[in-house]
Amino acid sequence: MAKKVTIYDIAEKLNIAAATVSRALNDNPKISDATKKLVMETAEKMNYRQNRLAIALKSGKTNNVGVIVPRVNTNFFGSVIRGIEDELNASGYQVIICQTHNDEEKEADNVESLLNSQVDAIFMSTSSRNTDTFDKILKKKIPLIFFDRKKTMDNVSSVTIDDFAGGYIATKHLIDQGCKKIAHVSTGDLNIEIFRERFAGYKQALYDNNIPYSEDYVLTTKSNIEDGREAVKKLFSLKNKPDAIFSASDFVALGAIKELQEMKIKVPKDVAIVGFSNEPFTNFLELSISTVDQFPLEMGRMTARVFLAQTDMTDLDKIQKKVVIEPKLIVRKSSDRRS
Amino acid sequence: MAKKVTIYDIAEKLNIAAATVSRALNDNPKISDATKKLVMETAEKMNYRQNRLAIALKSGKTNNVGVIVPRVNTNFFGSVIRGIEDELNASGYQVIICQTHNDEEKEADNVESLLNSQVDAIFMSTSSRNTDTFDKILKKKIPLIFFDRKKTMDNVSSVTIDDFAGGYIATKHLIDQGCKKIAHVSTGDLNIEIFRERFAGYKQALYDNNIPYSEDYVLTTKSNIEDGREAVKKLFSLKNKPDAIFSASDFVALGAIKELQEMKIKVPKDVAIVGFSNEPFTNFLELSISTVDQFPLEMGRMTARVFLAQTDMTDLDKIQKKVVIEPKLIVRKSSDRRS
DNA sequence: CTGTTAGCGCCTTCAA
DNA sequence: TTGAAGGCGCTAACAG
Repeated sequence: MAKKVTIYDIAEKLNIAAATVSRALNDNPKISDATKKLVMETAEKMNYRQNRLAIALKSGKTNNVGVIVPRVNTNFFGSVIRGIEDELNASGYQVIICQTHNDEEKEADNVESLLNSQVDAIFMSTSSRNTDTFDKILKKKIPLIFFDRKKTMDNVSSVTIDDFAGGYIATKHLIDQGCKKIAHVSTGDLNIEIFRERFAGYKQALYDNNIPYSEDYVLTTKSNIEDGREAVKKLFSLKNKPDAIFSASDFVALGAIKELQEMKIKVPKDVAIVGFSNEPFTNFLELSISTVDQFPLEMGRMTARVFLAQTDMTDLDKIQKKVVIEPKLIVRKSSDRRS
Repeated sequence: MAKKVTIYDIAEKLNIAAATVSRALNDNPKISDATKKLVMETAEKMNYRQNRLAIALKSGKTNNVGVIVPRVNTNFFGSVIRGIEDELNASGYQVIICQTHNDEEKEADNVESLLNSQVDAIFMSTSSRNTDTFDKILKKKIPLIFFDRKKTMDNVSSVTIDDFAGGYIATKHLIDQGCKKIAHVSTGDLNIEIFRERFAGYKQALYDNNIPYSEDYVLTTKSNIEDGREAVKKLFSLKNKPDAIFSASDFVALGAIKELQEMKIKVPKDVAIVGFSNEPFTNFLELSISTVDQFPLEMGRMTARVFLAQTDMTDLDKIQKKVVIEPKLIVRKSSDRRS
């Protein structure tokens, strides 16, 4: 290990006090320009570098923020993280990444570890059902902000899209295309709020348009292509086959389309499809997929901004903020019957 | 801020010395089981949490590793990061993410910031041409490990794929398909080693198979769909039009295919295409794209392992490791003329 | 304007 | 087996 040069080394060399060096380095107004300049130069010359650890220990503020997501290598979470990093980095914060792999225990471990690291805040898209872990964070008075997969809690800010609206506009669009028998394939757990809300939006759209709701048309799967194929197999073994599918996942939508095509069922003529997330690939396909954009970059930036805003406030002003981004329906070939 | 409970609080409550508490907490063998148990319980009860900052300041080891990439929201880098995180997290490290946006200055800033944070190592896929920044890291005796976009330097380990081989097998495959006039579209800067090597592999394959090399067939673009289209426009305005394209980017390959299709040129019959990276979408398309897999998850894991291995060694053993992962050609429809 | 002192939370000698 | 003291690098309060 290279011997670290500290302010004491500089002080010694210059025959002044360490505190003076510290002040000079921090551009304290009470230091003469002469000493300031001298200190700066010597620091440079000696290859001095401030130790953020010491500052953090002293100040109780690390300028680190922990971000917990299921996985980092998906377009959605990657983009959210990018948004967070872009915004926070500009304010001198660094971002520590943790993955849960959708495992509650792993999530708890991550929280524990981040708290030990004294992060100034934790942003997360949770995979947990119980709230014990969140309580731990709040008990430490560390700001907790949910994005996307939130948990409705007091004193906790969140940044999400309006998933209910997302489900609603997707379903409404299918209805407008003339579909009457609309299936819904949800992903993950209906215990997770966002999926429940998309589902609720779907139901509401049916209700508002006098279309009967049928449990047979609702499936729950994982978010991948193979499960999309399976879902279609199940749905099309029903006596009363659907004429549209609203999927809460673009991957499931893709699998569904592939399976339908193999079954010689025409998309969108016989069955119209809408996915969710606006994954880039949905737009690359010859039969491009209609979907709902969640604005992940924006979501990340917003999450960071909510935190920064909170930080600037006095305790009294620290009210929870529930930021809701309006999702956007993107109509593409898989559901467009006009042409 | 919730008053932090420290080992002193525990010591006070138990009427013992803080040092004893510290030892008990760290399972020091010289502490009686009775006190150990007592301390553990009280710590639990008081909701004590060890402060990693203090430990880091004392020990000079933060257990944080900085990772610098151009962007986090791409499949490739997202997957590398996931690999790194998976592996390091298991060893008690946390990962700090920084993005450069392909900006050298930003990269330098990130390095500076990570060094101030006293990270135990820096992993990066560099966007820089000069090596000043790297020297700073090495001067601090902080392990620096490159992945993917490396810079050949002494005392620096790297984990990459064999980009030369990647270029070679892609080109060789096209030759085997009967192509004689193979264009190469490179992305980014040929100053970046990996692109230069893919290009070199391409040339070598031509040479080994007695196919004349022509500068007209080599273009440099950015890695996106639109530039892929442009590249095709340029290549097909030549008198002597190519019958194959090896692209160093899947996105460029996609753009190329789309443009060719609009020009009524058949892929792969008239023009065979091979991309690079095995982005997920290449496999989703009706006309799936042949490509070269870079095993990003593996790359991330390897990078982490190289670091962990180095850490376990004595100084004398700390030799640089150049890990090279063999890339894999994946033949899909865009270049498969057998069918 | 500058120096002295103390302390952030922990661990690690050195003593007992 | 346990306690006391010092220090990691820095800043802030208190003196001059």
